[in-house]
Amino acid sequence: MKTVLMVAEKPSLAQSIAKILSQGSMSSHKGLNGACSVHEYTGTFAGQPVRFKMTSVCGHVMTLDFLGKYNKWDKVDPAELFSQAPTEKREANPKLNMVKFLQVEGRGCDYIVLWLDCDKEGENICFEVLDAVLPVMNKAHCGEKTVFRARFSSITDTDICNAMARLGEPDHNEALSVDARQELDLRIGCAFTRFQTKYFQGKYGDLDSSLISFGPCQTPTLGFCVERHDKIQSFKPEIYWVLQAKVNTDKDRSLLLDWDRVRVFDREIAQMFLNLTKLEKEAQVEATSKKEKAKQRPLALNTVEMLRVASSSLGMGPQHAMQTAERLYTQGYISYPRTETTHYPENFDLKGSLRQQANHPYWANVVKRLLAEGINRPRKGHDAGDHPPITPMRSATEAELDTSSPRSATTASTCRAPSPSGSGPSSSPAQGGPSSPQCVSPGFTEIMPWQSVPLEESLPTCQRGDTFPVGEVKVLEKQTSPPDYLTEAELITLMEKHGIGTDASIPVHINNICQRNYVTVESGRRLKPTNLGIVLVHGYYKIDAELVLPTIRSAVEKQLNLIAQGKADYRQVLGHTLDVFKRKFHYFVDSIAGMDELMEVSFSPLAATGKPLSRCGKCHRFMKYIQAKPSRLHCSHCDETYTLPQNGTIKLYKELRCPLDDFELVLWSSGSRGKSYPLCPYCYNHPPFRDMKKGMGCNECTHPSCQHSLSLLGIGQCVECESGVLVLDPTSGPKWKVACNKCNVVAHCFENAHRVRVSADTCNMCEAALLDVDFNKAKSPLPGDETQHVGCVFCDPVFQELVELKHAASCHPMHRGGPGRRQGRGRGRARRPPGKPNPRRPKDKMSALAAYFV
DNA sequence: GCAAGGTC
Repeated sequence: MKTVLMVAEKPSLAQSIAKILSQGSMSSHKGLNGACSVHEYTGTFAGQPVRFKMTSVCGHVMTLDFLGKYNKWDKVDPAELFSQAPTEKREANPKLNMVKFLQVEGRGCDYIVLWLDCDKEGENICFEVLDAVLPVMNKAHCGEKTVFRARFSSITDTDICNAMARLGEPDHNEALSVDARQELDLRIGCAFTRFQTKYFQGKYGDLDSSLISFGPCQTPTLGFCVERHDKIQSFKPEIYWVLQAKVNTDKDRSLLLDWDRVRVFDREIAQMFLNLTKLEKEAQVEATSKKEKAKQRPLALNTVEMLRVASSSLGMGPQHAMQTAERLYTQGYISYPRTETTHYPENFDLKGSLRQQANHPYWANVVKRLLAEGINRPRKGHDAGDHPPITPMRSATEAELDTSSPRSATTASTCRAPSPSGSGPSSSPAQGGPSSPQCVSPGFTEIMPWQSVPLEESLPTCQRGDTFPVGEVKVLEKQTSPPDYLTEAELITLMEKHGIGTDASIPVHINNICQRNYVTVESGRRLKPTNLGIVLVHGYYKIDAELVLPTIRSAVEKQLNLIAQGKADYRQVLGHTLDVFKRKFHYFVDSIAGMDELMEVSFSPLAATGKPLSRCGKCHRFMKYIQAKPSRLHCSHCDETYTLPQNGTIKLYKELRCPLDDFELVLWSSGSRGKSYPLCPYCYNHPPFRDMKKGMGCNECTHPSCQHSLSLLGIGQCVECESGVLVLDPTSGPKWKVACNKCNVVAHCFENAHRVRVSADTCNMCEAALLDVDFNKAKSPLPGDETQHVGCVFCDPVFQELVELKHAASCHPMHRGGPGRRQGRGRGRARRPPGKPNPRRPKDKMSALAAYFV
């Protein structure tokens, strides 16, 4: 029997499509990467009985990147990234082993049906899948067609079955347009980012961002925030005047009347109107009218709207909202949270979804009534052909959900319930006329009370000709007020409107401009640009406004669409657009002084920032420690900058010096519970030995005789990771630590020992270096009256009590127990298949060192 | 250390 391989874009879709096509009779198993499943069933294809294998990828299989040295910032001029730098397609997520997985599943298959999402990205993934799978599939006989594309517009039985009955071919042009997009984004983004970062970080010490990035999506996103900031800054309040009259409607009740001119900006005119009305004793009703206010029930929820509501109503950032939604999805509370669709398919089981909520403590009554009285069809929304709108799948109470996200879940259910869209008459909540300011029908606001129409002050019954005595008439002087900073919800709307990012990437772009310290999130989730953000955007405006305008994306996309439609040649469009941006880049580089002038106003030069910390080995003057990101040392005399490890604290290390270059050592520490090691600022940036790399501290230094080096403080191979060595932290006493110089393993040992040294001798059993430990007489935990002991941290029975190797201990031979006992009990350790020996048997110190530098 | 786009 022949086999048909079918591939969807994500595991959830593979499952639902297989379920539909197999009519529920499929057998499923997990694939080798643990993320994707394979669903198998039999059926007919092209008139013959076949076995179907339905599986999926996880989004893109491949990603684009530069080759070799073009990834090294200091080896290549960013300008070269526009044309010379070669690119390659690499596996997007090596951990998923997607190519291998596809090949295992595709080997020996006769046909392939591509069920990737029906958009340009999906079309591109089709070819990524084909590249992986075609070489291992059976060869077609005499020109028989073996590659098919299923095109579907929704995940419903009819649509999926129709797609299967009318298979087409993948569209190469659409895929090419994505290839072009990837290459443009990569080359342009990286060139500008590297140039800006290097230029400004080399000049200023307080930018406080480790990356001055640029991108066709993130930069316009920042642009929106700064545009609002500029409006606020340039706002000039205007004084205006309002005529206000009060009439007495009853003995002790009065009514404020609104002025039909609303306001005037001329004081004398206001005064004139005041004079005209001031003498009137009575006000007469000229006409009455009655208006009903209605609020339309919401559309079914898609991702972007969910993000907006999460930000504006729940105060959750888009990234956090997506994470929460994904968790609710995997826990079965809501349907797939990534969708552009706001329209329920005709055959969607609205009542079934509603029934799930029939016992919910908050809205059970409303739901039961709807079920009994019948529901309205939801409003007609947009069907993007991806997934149904985000819908609650089962009832959830706050208590049931993770305590960290009770509100999100509650509202997820509330907002997304089909009940609101199905309930109430078409003009749901209504406001009565003057005499009856009541809500005629709450409609959907019954379960979304925060959406309800606010009730206005009650008005007295009146009709034309009625008169009321005038209480008071006056002119109020007021001022126009500036707009506020952009809310996240407003920003999402702007991005969507200008086609910046997609539902999935909008949260990423917003997150980016926060993390790069271009904007901060203020109360009410308003985005306030930082000085850095403002200067960048103003600089782009000055040099080349197109770099920050929202049209930068749409203009390129227009070109790309020509490729997709087959109206333009891929190479030509790519070449032309790259050329345009290459020119822009060169102009930007030539004009960078324009942006720099703005930088100078807000930031301080390297030489004027930071505080003196350690001495330069060249001029023996103090270098300044710049704490702002990226933290580094700067010698203003030599005009040199030395980068330091990030995310930790830096201190002077007892004024000790590196024997190689005379630089004073500094001590990096990740915190009291973490690890610390000394490093030489010069060696850290310019590795002294061939077997060392940039970014290595003394705990990785192979200097044969320096007292701080790995050679002297190393004990033996790390018990957790492949390549690391456990090194004594000489500064850690009296709570001594031994830490791996590669991974995060830290062993706490010999508490209160007043001295711990690494001995030149090694252990007879495991060949690790022995430790020589000295205790004070009063505090010694050693047997008898001993205060000193030399032994192996792994094997010595006396030390066993004094060393807390934690999870590290479980895989050392001394602590592992007999054969057959389960291994790797520690946190995070995968169980090894039986019979396969532990590959990480600790080696003796010298061979550990040798292995380390291979 | 870069982009943006998929998705886990």
